[in-house]
Amino acid sequence: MMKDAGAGGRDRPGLSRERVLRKALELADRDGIAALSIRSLAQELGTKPMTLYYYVANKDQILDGLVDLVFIEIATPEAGGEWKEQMRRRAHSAREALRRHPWAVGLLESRKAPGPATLKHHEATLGTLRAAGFTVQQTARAYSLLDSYIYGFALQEAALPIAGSEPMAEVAGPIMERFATGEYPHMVEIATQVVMQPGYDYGNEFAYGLELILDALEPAPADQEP
Amino acid sequence: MMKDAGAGGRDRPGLSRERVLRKALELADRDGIAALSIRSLAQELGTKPMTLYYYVANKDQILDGLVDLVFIEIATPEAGGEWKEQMRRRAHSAREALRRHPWAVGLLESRKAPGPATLKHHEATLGTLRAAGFTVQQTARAYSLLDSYIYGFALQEAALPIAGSEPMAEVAGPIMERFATGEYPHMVEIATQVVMQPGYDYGNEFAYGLELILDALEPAPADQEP
DNA sequence: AAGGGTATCGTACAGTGTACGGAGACGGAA
DNA sequence: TTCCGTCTCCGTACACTGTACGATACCCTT
Repeated sequence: MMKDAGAGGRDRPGLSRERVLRKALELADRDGIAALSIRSLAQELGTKPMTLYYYVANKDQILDGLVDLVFIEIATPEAGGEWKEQMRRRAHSAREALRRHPWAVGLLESRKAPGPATLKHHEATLGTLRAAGFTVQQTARAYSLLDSYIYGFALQEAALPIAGSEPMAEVAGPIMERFATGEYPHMVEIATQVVMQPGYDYGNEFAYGLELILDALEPAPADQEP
Repeated sequence: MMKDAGAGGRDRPGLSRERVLRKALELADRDGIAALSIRSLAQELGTKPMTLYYYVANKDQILDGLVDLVFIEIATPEAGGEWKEQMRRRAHSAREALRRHPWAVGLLESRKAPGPATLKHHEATLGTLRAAGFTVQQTARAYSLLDSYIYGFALQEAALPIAGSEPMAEVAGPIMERFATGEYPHMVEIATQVVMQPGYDYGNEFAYGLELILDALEPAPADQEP
């Protein structure tokens, strides 16, 4: 059997691995990664479950593909420009991508097969650092440090129930009741004086840590201990 | 029916929520978090699946409990000592705990109900920073920065297939074949000159970034822009 | 006409979390 | 004693998951 254009699904000018992954991305963003099943994905594509396995070996490959799609969205640094500015751009871009797709952070832990976009992104970043005068060792360390911060921040951001409008306030509220007993004074302090302030957005704190790290990183000599 | 001591399971002097969570931790460490199912957990405890639901509302609560168990393992800083030393201890302790339980990092993203140990740990850390002279704002930022780095590093460590003995080398090898074409020169450079070196252990890089961050953090004045 | 590649799908199976309700053992109250 | 709750444990059943296996239909080449 072969139902090409316009048989089952409405606008389906031929399935493809690309289309499957794109729809998976859309579904993950809309309903969360937990709701992304082969069956729901197939239905959304106007197909039957087993059809997807023609384009994808298994669900793990879909998840791998999702992570790679997210990496596509991250600005690639160039070897030419000011390295700090390049790293800044990359970091902010990465954080924004991971905030658009919070589930991607949790996925990173279990992925073992980096996709082409991921590899290209890493390669470009390493290249920028090397071109700026970092030694191989320094590059590895700087990269590890920057990426750790980016991923870690994204992880914490993802762990906060974001919902739609008010980022905080309704999150801290219910928890607060539990320990109105004064058991956690410092957390209450932070919550009331920082987090629950009207215009507060945790995402803005990202720049603080990033600049602190960038200020401390320098290519040339530095670490004498190899 | 009530089978108390020594009926079905061998050494089972009465089930308890604590025992359930402990066994879940053991199973997650041994077989991975994906293999932790209600059924397998029940069997390991010498019980039947539905019995667990007397001690736990649902599987999500088990996962919450697991995360809290991990936090118990992290050294709690004290408000008295040198704050940098306290934070250093805490950071290393956290990294080690997350390396012992790599699945915990991926779990963090989806947890919304922090357990008592988690809360106590956060409270103690905040208290140490405040006692060292950090303002509320500075405390929030420093905490965010340190935790982001810790979690991010742990995430990257978890993403590397650790296996048993040799941490690297067999990881980079198979991937390397794919791009022996010279498409990713900088990654090859890093891999050959750093990662695949005999005594290399990525975990040691943790201290580098941590010290860099600790050196740049200082309580008193600093940021004039509120 | 025969064969092979491309694409789609039906059926079935083992496994998952858990809702629902029942059953035995215990304590105390009547 | 009888009765009633509470505690602990579990059997059954249901909807859902990923996917192995094989069938089917179409097109293109030989």
